[in-house]
Amino acid sequence: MIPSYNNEDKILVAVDCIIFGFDKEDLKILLIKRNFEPKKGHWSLMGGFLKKNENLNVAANRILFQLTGLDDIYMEQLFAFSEVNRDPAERTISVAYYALINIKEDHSLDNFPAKWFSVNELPEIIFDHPEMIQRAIKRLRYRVSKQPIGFELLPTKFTMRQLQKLYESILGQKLDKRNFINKINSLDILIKLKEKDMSSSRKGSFLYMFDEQKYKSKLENGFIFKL
Amino acid sequence: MIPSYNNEDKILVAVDCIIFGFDKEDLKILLIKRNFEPKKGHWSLMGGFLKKNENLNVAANRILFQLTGLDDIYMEQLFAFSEVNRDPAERTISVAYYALINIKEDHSLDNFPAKWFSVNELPEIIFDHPEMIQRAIKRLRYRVSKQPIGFELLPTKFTMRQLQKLYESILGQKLDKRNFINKINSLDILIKLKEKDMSSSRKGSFLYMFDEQKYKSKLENGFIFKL
DNA sequence: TCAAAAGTGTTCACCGTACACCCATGG
DNA sequence: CCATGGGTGTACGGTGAACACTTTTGA
Repeated sequence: MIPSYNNEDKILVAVDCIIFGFDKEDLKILLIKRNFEPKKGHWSLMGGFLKKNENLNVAANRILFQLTGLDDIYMEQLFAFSEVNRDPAERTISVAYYALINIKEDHSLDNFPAKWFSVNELPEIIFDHPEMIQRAIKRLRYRVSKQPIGFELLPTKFTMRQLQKLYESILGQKLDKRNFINKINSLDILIKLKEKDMSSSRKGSFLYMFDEQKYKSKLENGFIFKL
Repeated sequence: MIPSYNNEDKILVAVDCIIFGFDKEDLKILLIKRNFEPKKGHWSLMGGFLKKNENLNVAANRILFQLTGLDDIYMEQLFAFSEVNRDPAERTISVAYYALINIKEDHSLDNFPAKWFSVNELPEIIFDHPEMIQRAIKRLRYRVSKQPIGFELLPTKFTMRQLQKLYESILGQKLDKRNFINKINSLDILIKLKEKDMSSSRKGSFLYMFDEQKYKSKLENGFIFKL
């Protein structure tokens, strides 16, 4: 006979996703208008419930896919939120995940009731979702200094200036142009292309790509990413 | 009518605690012999189930208290583990916490089926608990470099050498005596006592205390702990 | 008097930071 | 020809790491 834990409480386990994007100047978050009670019609993170036959990572990816059509996205588990009355409808704990997506290459979100908000101009958001967002930003700030995940938020080809703007918007502070470029170049994990992006200036600025191959082989040789 | 989420799966939510202690030379973890099926009689982290009317922090403290009689302990949520078959008896997700306790001031554990193991000499442990432990050590290493939580693992009065041994055992590497003491002193958050500890040498070594008052007031003035 | 741990400063290399001017181009 | 953003290098101070000898005292 397989033993079981008979007298213990079973609880709803939700997964909520903080989806980050970057658009020219601003770090953004994708929110949806909730289409069910409670709080129907209010802005919310993308969420859903964990099913018996899937783990949290799978659930997070499923929910992200259902609500945006996006797949194969960088995600990381953030934290479990468990205040007893966090959801007024029913006792629910929620494990928050955050994801990084590239807004431009995004299959348009027209079919979804979702909208991008700058992290500096967020609307009112339900439940403890604001706390989740704060924690996600904090984690993201830490993470970008230890891993080259910023590139997840940019198109495949990007300019140094875009990369700098991205880091500035994540870290919430201005960075020195020369120091930033020196640091990035010293990492030696970018490929400088011959192409220029002409959309932002008359001179044009060179495009770069993240060299994942090189990065991985450097990692194997004891390289430590640090920004 | 209060809405609810009728068709969603409800799941058992466990809390498992990685309890760290420090004893002279070694970082240790408290394990118990499980007294129920499955895996009865095997070594396990201290765990229990989340109840409907408590949040995860409360549950973690309750479980720690039930199994050790200890209260008012430093704890931090670590991660949610959710592989579908992680517990063979029944679908369960587990939110891991880690705690720091001072072994010496410990009300003896004689009444509990618990035992301290050096992190370098762990026995076979059930389920995904080894993974939890690895993650806890990693988090602890990070945390001690950003917050003065090492003192949680030491008696109120301790010697510089003890403190250094503690950091060495957490970080898993030897540290230079002079550099370590210089760094600690430059933080200026310890009180040097007139007393000496005579138990470890003929000369005796001065005892110190963590000055929590001073640390907090420094924090308010923008001080950043960094070790 | 000797063994064993405690205590104490300085030097050097490297990294992070501050900082200003010329370039290329489209209008 | 000029306005706009792109691109480039150096100097300085501070921090982290290496390193060896003297002191104390119980046995």
